Amino acid sequence: MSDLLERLRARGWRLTSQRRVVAEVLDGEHVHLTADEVHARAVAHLPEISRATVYNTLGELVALGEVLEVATDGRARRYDPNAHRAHQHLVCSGCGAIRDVHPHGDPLAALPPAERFGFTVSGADITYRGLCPDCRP
Amino acid sequence: MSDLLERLRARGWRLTSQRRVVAEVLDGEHVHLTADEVHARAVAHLPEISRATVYNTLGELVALGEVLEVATDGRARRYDPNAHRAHQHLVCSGCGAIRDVHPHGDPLAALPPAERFGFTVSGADITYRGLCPDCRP
DNA sequence: TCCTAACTTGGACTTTGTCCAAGTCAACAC
DNA sequence: GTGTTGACTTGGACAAAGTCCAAGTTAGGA
Repeated sequence: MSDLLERLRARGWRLTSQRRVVAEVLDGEHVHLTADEVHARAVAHLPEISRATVYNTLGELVALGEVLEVATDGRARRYDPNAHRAHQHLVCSGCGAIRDVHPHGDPLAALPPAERFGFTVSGADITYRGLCPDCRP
Repeated sequence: MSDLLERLRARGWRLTSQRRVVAEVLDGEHVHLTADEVHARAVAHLPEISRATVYNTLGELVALGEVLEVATDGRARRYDPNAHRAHQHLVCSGCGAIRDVHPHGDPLAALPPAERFGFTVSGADITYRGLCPDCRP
């Protein structure tokens, strides 16, 4: 993730300790954290970091395309640091666990022009749903 | 949508005026409303209906499979009355407009067993993203 | 070392959704 | 038709997630 810090610096970012810590948290565990979870982990390294800064920084990382926002459940947004390899998500309906998955083929190919209603379609987010081994009855 | 009221009655629902109004709102315009939008429209027909009842009723309709919950943006959940024909959604990144679309093929087929991590995968929600004709530059 | 625009802070505020005790009423039995 | 009762509704308090802002701090160039 030092790459990330490099890229951010190259884009004219001021590298504050707060931004560094947020980047480290996202890099550290490759999971899908909510903003509050990022904040809780960031506080462990930098106790005075504020919620507002975490929200700001996450928003900026998303705008730069360095982090993806995932909305799988209509509750808190989750942040996915794996922005540089195309992937989709598999979510357990029982416990909410999320895995990155890589379906084959191009999902856009399944949407015929007649079903595009004049939109310029640029991407597709797929959420596969099911039960993980631990939640299966 | 009188079918819907029939089905609900058959399931032992008490048909209150509040539930009737919520059902009518969902039936009336085939769009994807938030709970507050449903409430606003319901109030026009039944001024004293409460937010809590709208939330309760929407939740019940979802649990019964009569209405789908759509989470396209990590903000308010939207409610889709078109639950009886499988479909996906196309969302405008500019204005947030949502259309129902019908891609061909089975999205689950694109997810090989090796990418399922032991999950019992039961479905896939696809959100196609792009710009609608009005928002295209 | 200084300066300044960019960044951070904490707290107030908004939006979205949940919960609950008290009151109301649809549907059944008669 | 009337009475009864448990299911339903209400309003308001509460919680969770996110935004906004004025005031204070600081990274990095001059």
